[in-house]
Amino acid sequence: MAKKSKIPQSKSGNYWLVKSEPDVFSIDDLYAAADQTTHWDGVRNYQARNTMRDLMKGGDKVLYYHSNAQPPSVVGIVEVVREGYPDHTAFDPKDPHFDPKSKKVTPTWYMVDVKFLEKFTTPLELGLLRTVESLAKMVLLQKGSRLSVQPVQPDEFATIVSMGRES
DNA sequence: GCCAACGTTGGC
DNA sequence: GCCAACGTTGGC
Repeated sequence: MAKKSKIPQSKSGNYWLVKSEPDVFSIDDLYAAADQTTHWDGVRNYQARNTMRDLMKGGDKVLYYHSNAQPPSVVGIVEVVREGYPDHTAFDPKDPHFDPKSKKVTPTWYMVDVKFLEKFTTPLELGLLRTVESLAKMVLLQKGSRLSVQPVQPDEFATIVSMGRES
């Protein structure tokens, strides 16, 4: 059983996690997308916005989490391929994420582009992650944590990738 | 389907 | 600036 030996590294040293409902856009949808890339649009939370606009850098590695799934799980890794730029879906009155207070000259909402990197051999269920002592401080596992774009510590990232590659 | 936790809005 | 009301997230 060949294991990939290297944990993907962010050039910036920063790691992240993004949530998506698989019924809306799963990691398989990303795998099947043109260039295996998508823009991470529709985020309407200021903290997540700030992360995408100011902090996520090209080459940053990002865990992909399926929320509102059965069971909710971390399912793979994606990579930032385009840094923060205005979320155009906020400008479109016909779009469900339309926000009239976001103007093209002074956009309120930003997004990044992410590209598929790897799908784990085993989805890492939330319940399992809660049993791992070294992950206890993960933002994802904090009570009431709803942030859809969130930081991950380098050691947490490495632990999760190693777990996800086990068969 | 329920509901706790959270973020935002808006009256005062 | 306070805070009640509301809408949303997301696990269970």
